[in-house]
Amino acid sequence: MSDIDRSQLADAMRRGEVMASECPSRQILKHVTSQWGVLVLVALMEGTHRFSELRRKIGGVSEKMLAQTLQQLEKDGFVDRVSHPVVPPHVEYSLTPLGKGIGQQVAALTDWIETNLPKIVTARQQQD
Amino acid sequence: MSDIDRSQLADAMRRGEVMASECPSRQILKHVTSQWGVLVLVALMEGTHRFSELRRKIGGVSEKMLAQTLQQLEKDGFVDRVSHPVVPPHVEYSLTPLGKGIGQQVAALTDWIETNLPKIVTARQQQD
DNA sequence: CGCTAAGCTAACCTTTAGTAAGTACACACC
DNA sequence: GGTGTGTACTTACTAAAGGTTAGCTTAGCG
Repeated sequence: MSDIDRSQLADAMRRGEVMASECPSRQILKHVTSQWGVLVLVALMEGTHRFSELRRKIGGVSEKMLAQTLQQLEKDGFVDRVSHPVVPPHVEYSLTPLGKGIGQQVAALTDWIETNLPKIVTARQQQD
Repeated sequence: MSDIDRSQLADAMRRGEVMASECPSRQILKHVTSQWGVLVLVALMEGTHRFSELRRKIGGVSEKMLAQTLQQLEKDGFVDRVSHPVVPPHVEYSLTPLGKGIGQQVAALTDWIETNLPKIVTARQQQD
């Protein structure tokens, strides 16, 4: 690894630089802005949910993708998973303090889209 | 105008519901939170850019994906494209008022990630 | 005794993203 | 004057991601 590469990496550790492809923030961004990552975060902002509760709440998500997304967010330290070893299984998901922080941001995004949807739909139709 | 058209329009006039898979807000969310959509929006928050300027600014993006992303954001009414018919080609991209609105939201997200990166990296390592 | 429900995982297939190359034309260099 | 560079794309091919279906285990219900 060259000196230049090393200093770039060091920069990335201080404050992230999303425009740099090698910055770890890119992966985080990819996880939280994934199609289902956003919706999981928004759903969990309302409190603890079970797996099947999330599945019902988030329209259109498959079990595979929900499981995958939750595992990713757990690895990144945004989601806390508590499993009660009973049959049938009982697992609860909630946001960590870090998860609540980023959850606020994505909730603000989805909220903006929801409130401005009429304008967007209008603007889209005028493109035709 | 048919009854169906009228009811669709009425739906669009209300407020979006991202948790519903059939809501148009889902597609918008998918476009703006796409891997490159986020970064294009953030980059354009700093002002008008040419195609190649965006390509250089956004590390790791291919020409194909940049073109595709810009076309999508243009269709959604977030990006304004101005082409000067000269050789070599000169095309300028900027945000519409609507684009600036959503740009603020995604910029807040990326900013949060950038400032909290150290915490996230630490939390991630403690998972091992 | 079958049916449902829970929270996953594995196999498979399809859609999307990434990679490499091609396009047209002007300008600069040697 | 041939070679190389820059501009904004598009097209063909390949690799990766996402989606669909089925399966697992075992308690509780009718």
